[in-house]
Amino acid sequence: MESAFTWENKAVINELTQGLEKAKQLRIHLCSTCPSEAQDLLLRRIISTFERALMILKWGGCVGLPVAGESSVSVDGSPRSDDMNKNFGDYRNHGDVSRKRKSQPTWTEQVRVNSENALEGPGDDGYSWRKYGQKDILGAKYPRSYYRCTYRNVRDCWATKQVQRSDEDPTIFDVTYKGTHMCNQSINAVPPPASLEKQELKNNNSHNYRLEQQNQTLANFTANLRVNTEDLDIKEMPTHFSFPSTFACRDRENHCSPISALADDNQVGTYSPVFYSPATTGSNYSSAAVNCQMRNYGEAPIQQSETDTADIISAHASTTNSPTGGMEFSIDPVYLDPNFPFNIPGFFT
DNA sequence: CTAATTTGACCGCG
DNA sequence: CGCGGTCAAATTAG
Repeated sequence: MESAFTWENKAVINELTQGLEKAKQLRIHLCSTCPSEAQDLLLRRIISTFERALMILKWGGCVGLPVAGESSVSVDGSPRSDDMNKNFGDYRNHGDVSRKRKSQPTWTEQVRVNSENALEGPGDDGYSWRKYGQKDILGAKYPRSYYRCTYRNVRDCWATKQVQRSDEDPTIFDVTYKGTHMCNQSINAVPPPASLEKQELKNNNSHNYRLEQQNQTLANFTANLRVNTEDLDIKEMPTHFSFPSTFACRDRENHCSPISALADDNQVGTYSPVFYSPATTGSNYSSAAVNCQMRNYGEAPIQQSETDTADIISAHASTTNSPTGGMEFSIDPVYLDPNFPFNIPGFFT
């Protein structure tokens, strides 16, 4: 049951990984020459798209097997995630994922902020978050902040994230994402310039955050992404997440978390081995087809309290003509189905 | 006015 | 019982 899928999977992953690599290279080049934020943004989105596509495939492969604690997801490259298991094998084992939405995928991103003061938090990850708590953590220098999706009530989106500044290196933030974004946070390709940077920084300060952002662009999002699927309780997923038949895979303000965009593939290992023949490139792109356009308005009586509903609803699937350019992949619904974690940061980018 | 953040209380798990 | 995570009332921001 694994062979056929795995084969395809790998092939596609291969292609995607190459695309990802190229995009990353391009980004680096562009950034060094003409630091246009818009361009960089676009590239980041492209990169994210690749990364998420890879995620999808990998999750798809893993998720199919109800083996908790065994699945793992690498965000980039390497088709074999064996060596990756260690990386995100278990980041926070204590299954505190329990409570309400039990067993949801959890992964951590380490975001480096490159400011002298490093006072502000990590940049926007493409979603709107609302802070709902802050706690001093035993042994940690800095308090941990808790965020939940702004649209929790409106869209029944239970994604949450925790942000914790690293003890030693205050420029590093551990951002732990939990849960699945069901909200389709979206918006057009053209990002409202200021709305991007939000809550996270409140804590500390920064108004020069935007400036920072530009700098961050490169240095920022890097690191290490670990996905912990161990508590992924597949049997339950279908129950909790009644995936409404459709989702909209559009753009949310503009960036989505470049999961490890420019990451120097350190531990994640990843897309390194992907520099093969340029030849294999272009041609195959069209072969795969991910149709990431589905919608999600089915359920959830949308009330009008938490925030704009209109926004969400009216936004058009800008990704339909995806950043991926001509690439279109089609993912068999089977793989996406019930267990797929759509919450990868910026997933709905 | 509404929406977001702050912050202490509460609660479940280990 | 302590800790981490969440709730919710009070406060602040827009």
